[in-house]
Amino acid sequence: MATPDRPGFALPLLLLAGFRTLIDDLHAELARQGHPDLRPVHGFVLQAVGVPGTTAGELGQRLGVSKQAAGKTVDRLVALGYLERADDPADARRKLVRLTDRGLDGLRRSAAVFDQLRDRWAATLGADRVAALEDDLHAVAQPNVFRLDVPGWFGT
Amino acid sequence: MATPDRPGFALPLLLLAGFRTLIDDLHAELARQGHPDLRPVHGFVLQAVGVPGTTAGELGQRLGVSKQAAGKTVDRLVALGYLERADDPADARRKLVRLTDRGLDGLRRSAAVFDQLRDRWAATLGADRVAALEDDLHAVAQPNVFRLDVPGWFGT
DNA sequence: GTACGATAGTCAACGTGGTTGACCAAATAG
DNA sequence: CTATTTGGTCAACCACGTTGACTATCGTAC
Repeated sequence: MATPDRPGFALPLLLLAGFRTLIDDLHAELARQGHPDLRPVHGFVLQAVGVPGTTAGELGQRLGVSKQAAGKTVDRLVALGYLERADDPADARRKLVRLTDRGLDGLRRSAAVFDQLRDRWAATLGADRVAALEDDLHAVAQPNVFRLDVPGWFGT
Repeated sequence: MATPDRPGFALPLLLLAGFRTLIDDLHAELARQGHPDLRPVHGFVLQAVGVPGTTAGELGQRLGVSKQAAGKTVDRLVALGYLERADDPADARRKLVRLTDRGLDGLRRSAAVFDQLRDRWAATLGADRVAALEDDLHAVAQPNVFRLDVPGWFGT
């Protein structure tokens, strides 16, 4: 039950603050490691592209945005040198989107930093509570938000 | 410790998914209750303006954005009928920003819906785990994100 | 083998939310 | 009274999203 000293709007605020804390820490660290131009969304995009690569349309589905929005995001990351486009030999309509070496480096460093940050939280809260937090969120979050149900997030 | 099956980037993803789940549910319900044009940020802005009102500069500080950005957001909410500007009789430079009746209604309904959503989470997870989740996030989230330390969020 | 519908991508116009820099008017400190 | 600080606005710009229209290609059905 929501008590007066725990109004319901504290919950979204805390979730957002927790998210932003991680993201801010991540990008501070990435900037230190040679990726100062990586912006908050970019990490998720690199993750969603993944090592095997994808297409703009597929990427849009994974991110839960339109193919046009995904295409524009790819444009920016291509300009920054993190992604590259290639033709699909099997289907002339499709344009493959792949990580460049720099993109792969950014993705790997993001993953490593996130792991470190998770460890830092575990050091503060205890590993069991971080795991419980993840379990709880997984139980209540809608799977179609950020398409957690679409393959590509937790795979390769 | 971050194990292979619990990569660190699952944590921000789940936090974001949890946040978006709440926000999406909130706005679906608000649209049903006569506020279809309220957008995700607006609830936080109304909350940050609060019943006593504030100024654009103060609002920017509370939201952690520039005064210009806060001013533009106020413009939009004035156009939608949720906020109104007034002159400060004590200081001709300051322009007070206040909730209109419609704004107050939106704020109250947002708070009520958030309370209901928190109860729904409590029904799924158990009230103690929701409270633990809030406690944990409060312990690790940086207070200057969304200026949780600035008065106006959890007061009137 | 050709015609047609579904699919992949792009272009254009627009809205929203943010930034920085310049500027003005009013308050305040010396 | 002058100089500085403060509150607000304007302008230009960028990131990220939307919808609608359009082109090119693929696959199928006749």
